[in-house]
Amino acid sequence: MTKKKKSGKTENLVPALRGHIWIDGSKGTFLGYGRVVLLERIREYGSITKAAKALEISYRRAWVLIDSMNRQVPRPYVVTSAGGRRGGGTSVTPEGERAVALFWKIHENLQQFIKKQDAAVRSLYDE
Amino acid sequence: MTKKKKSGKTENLVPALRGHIWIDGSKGTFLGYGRVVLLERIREYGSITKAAKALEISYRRAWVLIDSMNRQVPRPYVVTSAGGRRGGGTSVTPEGERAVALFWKIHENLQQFIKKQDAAVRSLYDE
DNA sequence: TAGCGTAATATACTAAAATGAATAACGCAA
DNA sequence: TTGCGTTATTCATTTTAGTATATTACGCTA
Repeated sequence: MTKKKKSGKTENLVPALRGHIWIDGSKGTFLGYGRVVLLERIREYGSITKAAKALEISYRRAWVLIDSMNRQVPRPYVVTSAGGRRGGGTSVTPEGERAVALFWKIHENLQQFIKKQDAAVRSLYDE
Repeated sequence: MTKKKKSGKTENLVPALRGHIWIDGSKGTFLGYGRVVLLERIREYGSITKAAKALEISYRRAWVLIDSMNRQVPRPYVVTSAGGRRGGGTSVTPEGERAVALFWKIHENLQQFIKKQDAAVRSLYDE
């Protein structure tokens, strides 16, 4: 994802410090990078089926991710409907959008954090 | 307002922000929480076999973790010997110790980071 | 030389996670 | 009423990570 060429900004040096963040609920993780990207695809396509295809994961996988998320959150992050004019669909709720926005914000902060700490890591490996 | 609880120290509130860090090399991850704990057990016991038992992982798993680490690092983090008075053994090199110390330092910083960011997460879920 | 406790390695098995395919329910429209 | 595209759900299969077990090499000691 952070794969840059020769521009000089985000070099892909190795070794490199990496990091992840996610949010745990009482029944396990309910929000992380994968789910957030999935939410954005659902927003884009209005459909779990199409979002799953775009991300090259199975419908079932997408559904499980969404279900485990929706069931741990006070108010659902996506709402679904089956049947109707276009067969049904799925949309992201305002609560979901807030969560997505917050996740990206923290994610961004984490990248800053890692960038800082990475200096110490790199100093381990060059003289 | 933030939720108030009855005990005082490390509350296990949910939802809770979590995070991990690790170091990637050209052939994948070579240092993370698991390997660092393993290094510490090797230091403690002087043996991969015993360290693996203490961590309740298979010898093979421990060996693979160590090997993938050692082979991506300029100078090995552990050195092994087979045969001899006590059958052989494994010890952590100064380079390994430095890496362990640095990892824990960054890990600690990450905990501080998460603690700060977690406030924003929590505010998503209480009124 | 035989015995020991270890590292190193190969192979077969196990368990968990994800996939793929099939099916039913849904609700609108023609 | 039939067709359509979606969600929801089940089940068999595949993939993958890890375990369990066995074997060999090693080097010291008795």
